Amino acid sequence: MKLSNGVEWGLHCCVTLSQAQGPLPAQILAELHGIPAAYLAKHLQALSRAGVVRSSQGQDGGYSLASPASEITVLDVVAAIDGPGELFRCAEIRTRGPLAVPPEKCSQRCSIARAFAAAEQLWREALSKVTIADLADGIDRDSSGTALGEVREWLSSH
Amino acid sequence: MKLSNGVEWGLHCCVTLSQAQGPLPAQILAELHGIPAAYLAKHLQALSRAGVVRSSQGQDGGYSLASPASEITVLDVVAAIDGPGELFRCAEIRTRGPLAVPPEKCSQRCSIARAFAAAEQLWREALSKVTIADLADGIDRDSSGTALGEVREWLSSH
DNA sequence: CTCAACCCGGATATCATGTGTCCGGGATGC
DNA sequence: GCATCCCGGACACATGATATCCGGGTTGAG
Repeated sequence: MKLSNGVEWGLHCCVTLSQAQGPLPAQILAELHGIPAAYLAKHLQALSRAGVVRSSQGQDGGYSLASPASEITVLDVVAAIDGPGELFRCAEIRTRGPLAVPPEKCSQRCSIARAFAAAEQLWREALSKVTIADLADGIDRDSSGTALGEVREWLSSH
Repeated sequence: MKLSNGVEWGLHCCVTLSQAQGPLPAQILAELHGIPAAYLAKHLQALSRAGVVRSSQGQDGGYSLASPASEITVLDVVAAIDGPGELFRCAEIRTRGPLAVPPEKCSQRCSIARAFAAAEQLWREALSKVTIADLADGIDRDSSGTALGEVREWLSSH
Protein backbone atom coordinates (compact mmCIF):
# COMPACT_ATOMS: atom_id res chain seq x y z
CA MET A 1 0.00 0.00 0.00
CA LYS A 2 2.91 2.31 0.55
CA LEU A 3 6.47 2.62 -0.60
CA SER A 4 9.43 2.17 1.68
CA ASN A 5 11.00 5.25 3.16
CA GLY A 6 14.33 4.06 1.84
CA VAL A 7 13.22 4.96 -1.68
CA GLU A 8 13.08 8.62 -0.75
CA TRP A 9 16.44 8.40 0.99
CA GLY A 10 17.97 6.68 -2.00
CA LEU A 11 16.73 9.36 -4.38
CA HIS A 12 18.03 12.18 -2.21
CA CYS A 13 21.36 10.41 -1.94
CA CYS A 14 21.57 10.02 -5.71
CA VAL A 15 20.88 13.72 -6.16
CA THR A 16 23.62 14.50 -3.65
CA LEU A 17 26.03 12.11 -5.35
CA SER A 18 25.37 13.88 -8.63
CA GLN A 19 26.81 17.03 -7.07
CA ALA A 20 29.93 15.39 -5.62
CA GLN A 21 33.38 15.29 -7.13
CA GLY A 22 34.49 11.94 -5.72
CA PRO A 23 33.08 9.06 -3.69
CA LEU A 24 31.04 9.89 -0.59
CA PRO A 25 30.98 7.62 2.50
CA ALA A 26 27.59 6.47 3.76
CA GLN A 27 28.33 8.31 7.00
CA ILE A 28 28.51 11.67 5.21
CA LEU A 29 25.33 11.06 3.21
CA ALA A 30 23.46 10.11 6.38
CA GLU A 31 24.71 13.16 8.26
CA LEU A 32 23.76 15.53 5.46
CA HIS A 33 20.21 14.20 5.35
CA GLY A 34 19.80 13.69 9.07
CA ILE A 35 19.01 9.99 8.85
CA PRO A 36 20.48 6.91 10.61
CA ALA A 37 23.75 5.90 8.97
CA ALA A 38 23.59 2.18 9.69
CA TYR A 39 20.20 1.83 8.07
CA LEU A 40 21.02 4.02 5.10
CA ALA A 41 24.02 1.78 4.46
CA LYS A 42 21.69 -1.12 3.81
CA HIS A 43 19.79 0.78 1.14
CA LEU A 44 23.02 1.97 -0.45
CA GLN A 45 24.15 -1.64 -0.64
CA ALA A 46 20.92 -2.46 -2.47
CA LEU A 47 21.57 0.37 -4.91
CA SER A 48 25.09 -0.94 -5.38
CA ARG A 49 23.89 -4.49 -6.08
CA ALA A 50 21.44 -3.11 -8.64
CA GLY A 51 24.22 -1.22 -10.38
CA VAL A 52 22.77 2.23 -9.73
CA VAL A 53 25.73 3.37 -7.67
CA ARG A 54 29.30 2.15 -7.53
CA SER A 55 31.12 1.52 -4.26
CA SER A 56 34.85 1.93 -3.72
CA GLN A 57 36.40 0.44 -0.64
CA GLY A 58 39.28 1.52 1.51
CA GLN A 59 40.33 4.92 2.72
CA ASP A 60 38.75 7.82 0.83
CA GLY A 61 36.27 5.29 -0.50
CA GLY A 62 32.53 5.65 -0.66
CA TYR A 63 29.66 5.69 -3.10
CA SER A 64 29.42 7.40 -6.46
CA LEU A 65 26.90 7.22 -9.28
CA ALA A 66 27.51 4.36 -11.68
CA SER A 67 26.05 6.33 -14.60
CA PRO A 68 25.48 9.99 -15.49
CA ALA A 69 22.64 11.51 -13.47
CA SER A 70 20.68 12.04 -16.67
CA GLU A 71 20.65 8.29 -17.33
CA ILE A 72 19.45 7.10 -13.91
CA THR A 73 15.68 7.10 -13.58
CA VAL A 74 13.47 7.22 -10.53
CA LEU A 75 12.16 3.79 -11.48
CA ASP A 76 15.70 2.39 -11.30
CA VAL A 77 15.97 3.49 -7.68
CA VAL A 78 12.50 2.24 -6.81
CA ALA A 79 13.21 -1.18 -8.30
CA ALA A 80 16.58 -1.40 -6.57
CA ILE A 81 15.33 -0.54 -3.08
CA ASP A 82 11.72 -1.64 -3.04
CA GLY A 83 12.21 -4.71 -5.16
CA PRO A 84 10.94 -5.52 -8.63
CA GLY A 85 7.64 -6.95 -7.36
CA GLU A 86 4.31 -5.57 -8.50
CA LEU A 87 2.15 -3.32 -6.38
CA PHE A 88 -0.80 -5.66 -6.81
CA ARG A 89 -0.21 -9.34 -6.23
CA CYS A 90 -3.01 -11.53 -7.53
CA ALA A 91 -3.77 -14.30 -5.04
CA GLU A 92 -5.65 -16.24 -7.74
CA ILE A 93 -8.67 -16.85 -5.59
CA ARG A 94 -10.51 -18.02 -8.70
CA THR A 95 -8.73 -21.34 -8.11
CA ARG A 96 -10.40 -21.70 -4.71
CA GLY A 97 -13.90 -22.38 -3.47
CA PRO A 98 -16.67 -24.59 -4.88
CA LEU A 99 -16.47 -23.00 -8.34
CA ALA A 100 -12.69 -23.22 -8.52
CA VAL A 101 -11.23 -22.78 -11.97
CA PRO A 102 -8.77 -25.58 -12.79
CA PRO A 103 -5.20 -24.26 -12.96
CA GLU A 104 -4.73 -25.40 -16.55
CA LYS A 105 -7.35 -22.83 -17.56
CA CYS A 106 -5.47 -20.02 -15.83
CA SER A 107 -2.73 -19.49 -18.36
CA GLN A 108 -3.99 -15.93 -18.68
CA ARG A 109 -4.23 -13.53 -15.76
CA CYS A 110 -7.72 -12.74 -14.58
CA SER A 111 -9.36 -9.48 -15.61
CA ILE A 112 -8.73 -7.94 -12.21
CA ALA A 113 -5.00 -8.60 -12.42
CA ARG A 114 -4.96 -7.25 -15.97
CA ALA A 115 -6.56 -3.99 -14.88
CA PHE A 116 -3.98 -3.48 -12.15
CA ALA A 117 -1.11 -4.48 -14.41
CA ALA A 118 -2.16 -1.89 -16.98
CA ALA A 119 -2.43 0.85 -14.35
CA GLU A 120 0.89 -0.10 -12.84
CA GLN A 121 2.51 0.01 -16.24
CA LEU A 122 1.51 3.67 -16.60
CA TRP A 123 2.94 4.35 -13.14
CA ARG A 124 6.25 2.76 -14.05
CA GLU A 125 6.46 4.55 -17.35
CA ALA A 126 5.96 7.89 -15.66
CA LEU A 127 8.69 7.15 -13.11
CA SER A 128 11.05 5.95 -15.82
CA LYS A 129 10.79 9.31 -17.56
CA VAL A 130 12.15 11.25 -14.57
CA THR A 131 15.90 11.14 -14.06
CA ILE A 132 18.14 12.09 -11.15
CA ALA A 133 19.23 15.11 -13.17
CA ASP A 134 15.57 16.18 -13.46
CA LEU A 135 15.15 15.91 -9.70
CA ALA A 136 18.28 17.96 -9.05
CA ASP A 137 17.03 20.55 -11.50
CA GLY A 138 13.68 20.71 -9.72
CA ILE A 139 15.29 21.09 -6.31
CA ASP A 140 17.50 23.88 -7.62
CA ARG A 141 14.52 25.65 -9.15
CA ASP A 142 12.51 25.38 -5.91
CA SER A 143 15.31 27.09 -4.00
CA SER A 144 15.89 29.78 -6.64
CA GLY A 145 19.20 28.20 -7.53
CA THR A 146 20.85 28.12 -4.12
CA ALA A 147 20.27 24.60 -2.79
CA LEU A 148 22.69 22.62 -4.93
CA GLY A 149 25.43 25.17 -4.42
CA GLU A 150 25.02 24.87 -0.66
CA VAL A 151 25.27 21.10 -0.93
CA ARG A 152 28.49 21.31 -2.94
CA GLU A 153 29.93 23.79 -0.48
CA TRP A 154 29.01 21.62 2.51
CA LEU A 155 30.52 18.56 0.87
CA SER A 156 33.80 20.30 0.08
CA SER A 157 34.18 21.35 3.72
CA HIS A 158 33.94 17.78 5.03
CA MET B 1 5.00 -1.46 -1.55
CA LYS B 2 2.11 -3.80 -2.10
CA LEU B 3 -1.65 -3.67 -1.99
CA SER B 4 -3.69 -5.49 0.59
CA ASN B 5 -5.14 -8.85 -0.34
CA GLY B 6 -8.52 -7.52 0.76
CA VAL B 7 -8.66 -5.36 -2.36
CA GLU B 8 -8.74 -8.43 -4.56
CA TRP B 9 -11.37 -10.04 -2.34
CA GLY B 10 -13.49 -6.91 -2.40
CA LEU B 11 -13.40 -6.74 -6.18
CA HIS B 12 -14.36 -10.38 -6.58
CA CYS B 13 -17.19 -9.88 -4.09
CA CYS B 14 -18.45 -6.85 -6.00
CA VAL B 15 -18.47 -8.86 -9.22
CA THR B 16 -20.38 -11.62 -7.46
CA LEU B 17 -22.84 -9.12 -5.98
CA SER B 18 -23.46 -7.76 -9.46
CA GLN B 19 -24.78 -11.20 -10.42
CA ALA B 20 -27.07 -11.63 -7.40
CA GLN B 21 -30.74 -10.94 -7.19
CA GLY B 22 -30.90 -9.94 -3.54
CA PRO B 23 -28.57 -9.33 -0.61
CA LEU B 24 -25.81 -11.89 0.01
CA PRO B 25 -24.48 -12.68 3.51
CA ALA B 26 -20.76 -12.38 4.11
CA GLN B 27 -20.73 -16.09 4.93
CA ILE B 28 -21.91 -17.00 1.43
CA LEU B 29 -19.45 -14.68 -0.28
CA ALA B 30 -16.59 -16.14 1.74
CA GLU B 31 -17.62 -19.73 1.01
CA LEU B 32 -17.92 -19.08 -2.71
CA HIS B 33 -14.42 -17.62 -2.88
CA GLY B 34 -12.82 -19.97 -0.39
CA ILE B 35 -11.63 -17.26 1.98
CA PRO B 36 -12.06 -16.75 5.76
CA ALA B 37 -15.49 -15.33 6.50
CA ALA B 38 -14.59 -13.39 9.65
CA TYR B 39 -11.84 -11.51 7.91
CA LEU B 40 -13.81 -10.85 4.76
CA ALA B 41 -16.50 -9.31 6.94
CA LYS B 42 -14.07 -6.61 7.99
CA HIS B 43 -13.40 -5.61 4.40
CA LEU B 44 -17.09 -5.67 3.55
CA GLN B 45 -17.71 -3.32 6.45
CA ALA B 46 -15.11 -0.97 4.99
CA LEU B 47 -16.86 -1.12 1.61
CA SER B 48 -20.12 -0.39 3.39
CA ARG B 49 -18.71 2.63 5.22
CA ALA B 50 -17.37 3.96 1.92
CA GLY B 51 -20.79 3.62 0.31
CA VAL B 52 -19.69 1.07 -2.29
CA VAL B 53 -22.04 -1.62 -1.02
CA ARG B 54 -25.19 -1.43 1.04
CA SER B 55 -25.84 -3.69 4.02
CA SER B 56 -29.25 -4.91 5.17
CA GLN B 57 -29.57 -6.45 8.59
CA GLY B 58 -31.77 -9.17 9.94
CA GLN B 59 -32.85 -12.45 8.46
CA ASP B 60 -32.35 -12.70 4.71
CA GLY B 61 -30.10 -9.70 5.01
CA GLY B 62 -26.65 -9.28 3.55
CA TYR B 63 -24.68 -7.08 1.21
CA SER B 64 -25.71 -5.68 -2.13
CA LEU B 65 -24.17 -3.12 -4.47
CA ALA B 66 -25.06 0.45 -3.61
CA SER B 67 -24.85 1.53 -7.25
CA PRO B 68 -25.09 -0.13 -10.65
CA ALA B 69 -22.02 -2.23 -11.43
CA SER B 70 -21.19 0.07 -14.32
CA GLU B 71 -20.85 3.02 -11.95
CA ILE B 72 -18.52 1.44 -9.40
CA THR B 73 -14.87 1.72 -10.32
CA VAL B 74 -11.88 -0.31 -9.24
CA LEU B 75 -10.45 2.82 -7.68
CA ASP B 76 -13.53 3.12 -5.46
CA VAL B 77 -12.85 -0.33 -4.03
CA VAL B 78 -9.13 0.34 -3.62
CA ALA B 79 -9.78 3.60 -1.77
CA ALA B 80 -12.41 1.98 0.45
CA ILE B 81 -10.29 -0.99 1.53
CA ASP B 82 -6.72 0.20 1.28
CA GLY B 83 -7.37 3.72 2.44
CA PRO B 84 -7.14 7.00 0.57
CA GLY B 85 -3.45 7.48 1.38
CA GLU B 86 -0.83 7.87 -1.32
CA LEU B 87 1.52 5.10 -2.37
CA PHE B 88 4.50 7.38 -1.77
CA ARG B 89 4.64 9.29 1.48
CA CYS B 90 7.20 12.07 1.47
CA ALA B 91 9.06 12.15 4.78
CA GLU B 92 10.28 15.69 4.04
CA ILE B 93 13.86 14.92 4.85
CA ARG B 94 14.83 18.27 3.32
CA THR B 95 13.78 19.75 6.67
CA ARG B 96 16.44 17.70 8.46
CA GLY B 97 20.21 17.71 8.67
CA PRO B 98 22.70 20.60 8.63
CA LEU B 99 21.24 22.11 5.44
CA ALA B 100 17.65 21.87 6.64
CA VAL B 101 15.17 23.91 4.68
CA PRO B 102 12.99 26.03 6.99
CA PRO B 103 9.38 24.77 6.97
CA GLU B 104 8.04 28.13 5.78
CA LYS B 105 9.83 27.54 2.49
CA CYS B 106 8.20 24.16 2.02
CA SER B 107 4.77 25.32 0.92
CA GLN B 108 5.36 23.37 -2.27
CA ARG B 109 6.14 19.70 -2.37
CA CYS B 110 9.67 18.76 -3.29
CA SER B 111 10.45 17.62 -6.81
CA ILE B 112 10.65 13.99 -5.72
CA ALA B 113 7.18 14.05 -4.23
CA ARG B 114 5.87 15.79 -7.34
CA ALA B 115 7.27 13.07 -9.59
CA PHE B 116 5.59 10.36 -7.56
CA ALA B 117 2.34 12.27 -7.31
CA ALA B 118 2.19 12.64 -11.09
CA ALA B 119 2.86 8.93 -11.62
CA GLU B 120 0.31 7.96 -9.01
CA GLN B 121 -2.26 10.20 -10.64
CA LEU B 122 -1.94 8.19 -13.86
CA TRP B 123 -2.34 4.99 -11.87
CA ARG B 124 -5.51 6.24 -10.23
CA GLU B 125 -6.97 7.47 -13.48
CA ALA B 126 -6.44 4.08 -15.09
CA LEU B 127 -8.13 2.32 -12.19
CA SER B 128 -11.01 4.78 -12.21
CA LYS B 129 -11.77 3.90 -15.82
CA VAL B 130 -12.41 0.22 -15.06
CA THR B 131 -15.77 -0.62 -13.55
CA ILE B 132 -17.15 -3.70 -11.83
CA ALA B 133 -19.20 -4.34 -14.96
CA ASP B 134 -16.00 -4.32 -17.02
CA LEU B 135 -14.43 -6.87 -14.69
CA ALA B 136 -17.47 -9.13 -14.87
CA ASP B 137 -17.40 -8.87 -18.64
CA GLY B 138 -13.73 -9.81 -18.70
CA ILE B 139 -14.27 -12.82 -16.45
CA ASP B 140 -17.14 -14.00 -18.62
CA ARG B 141 -15.05 -13.60 -21.74
CA ASP B 142 -12.13 -15.53 -20.22
CA SER B 143 -14.43 -18.47 -19.49
CA SER B 144 -16.14 -18.38 -22.88
CA GLY B 145 -19.33 -17.14 -21.26
CA THR B 146 -19.85 -19.83 -18.65
CA ALA B 147 -18.39 -18.42 -15.42
CA LEU B 148 -21.05 -15.86 -14.51
CA GLY B 149 -23.83 -18.33 -15.25
CA GLU B 150 -22.26 -20.84 -12.90
CA VAL B 151 -22.06 -18.20 -10.20
CA ARG B 152 -25.73 -17.29 -10.59
CA GLU B 153 -26.69 -20.96 -10.51
CA TRP B 154 -24.61 -21.61 -7.39
CA LEU B 155 -26.11 -18.59 -5.65
CA SER B 156 -29.67 -19.60 -6.43
CA SER B 157 -29.09 -23.03 -4.85
CA HIS B 158 -27.96 -21.62 -1.51
C1' DC C 1 54.17 -3.15 6.75
C1' DT C 2 50.98 -1.12 9.78
C1' DC C 3 47.09 1.39 10.53
C1' DA C 4 42.94 3.81 9.83
C1' DA C 5 39.05 4.46 6.97
C1' DC C 6 35.55 2.34 4.56
C1' DC C 7 32.38 -1.18 2.37
C1' DC C 8 30.02 -5.70 2.84
C1' DG C 9 27.08 -9.24 4.78
C1' DG C 10 24.74 -11.36 8.38
C1' DA C 11 22.47 -11.54 12.90
C1' DT C 12 19.49 -9.36 15.87
C1' DA C 13 15.91 -6.35 18.11
C1' DT C 14 11.90 -3.46 17.69
C1' DC C 15 7.72 -1.70 15.81
C1' DA C 16 3.91 -0.99 12.55
C1' DT C 17 0.84 -3.22 9.70
C1' DG C 18 -1.63 -6.94 7.51
C1' DT C 19 -3.97 -11.15 8.54
C1' DG C 20 -7.24 -13.78 11.02
C1' DT C 21 -10.39 -15.00 15.00
C1' DC C 22 -13.80 -14.16 18.39
C1' DC C 23 -17.55 -12.14 20.98
C1' DG C 24 -21.32 -9.04 22.50
C1' DG C 25 -24.79 -5.92 20.76
C1' DG C 26 -28.40 -4.48 17.76
C1' DA C 27 -31.52 -4.91 13.76
C1' DT C 28 -34.81 -7.57 10.94
C1' DG C 29 -38.10 -11.02 9.34
C1' DC C 30 -40.72 -15.23 10.53
C1' DG D 1 -39.71 -14.77 20.95
C1' DC D 2 -36.31 -16.56 17.95
C1' DA D 3 -33.11 -17.35 14.33
C1' DT D 4 -30.39 -14.89 11.11
C1' DC D 5 -27.31 -11.43 10.05
C1' DC D 6 -24.58 -6.95 10.29
C1' DC D 7 -21.65 -4.01 13.24
C1' DG D 8 -17.80 -2.75 16.09
C1' DG D 9 -14.20 -3.66 19.00
C1' DA D 10 -10.73 -6.54 21.26
C1' DC D 11 -7.35 -9.80 20.66
C1' DA D 12 -3.54 -12.99 18.83
C1' DC D 13 -0.31 -13.92 15.12
C1' DA D 14 2.79 -13.41 10.96
C1' DT D 15 5.13 -10.46 8.11
C1' DG D 16 7.87 -6.81 6.65
C1' DA D 17 9.92 -2.20 7.53
C1' DT D 18 12.98 0.09 10.58
C1' DA D 19 17.19 0.30 13.08
C1' DT D 20 21.54 -1.32 15.28
C1' DC D 21 25.71 -3.89 15.76
C1' DC D 22 29.69 -6.71 14.71
C1' DG D 23 33.25 -9.31 12.24
C1' DG D 24 35.61 -9.59 7.85
C1' DG D 25 37.70 -7.83 3.73
C1' DT D 26 39.65 -3.98 0.88
C1' DT D 27 42.17 0.18 0.00
C1' DG D 28 45.19 4.22 0.56
C1' DA D 29 48.44 6.79 3.50
C1' DG D 30 52.18 7.09 6.63
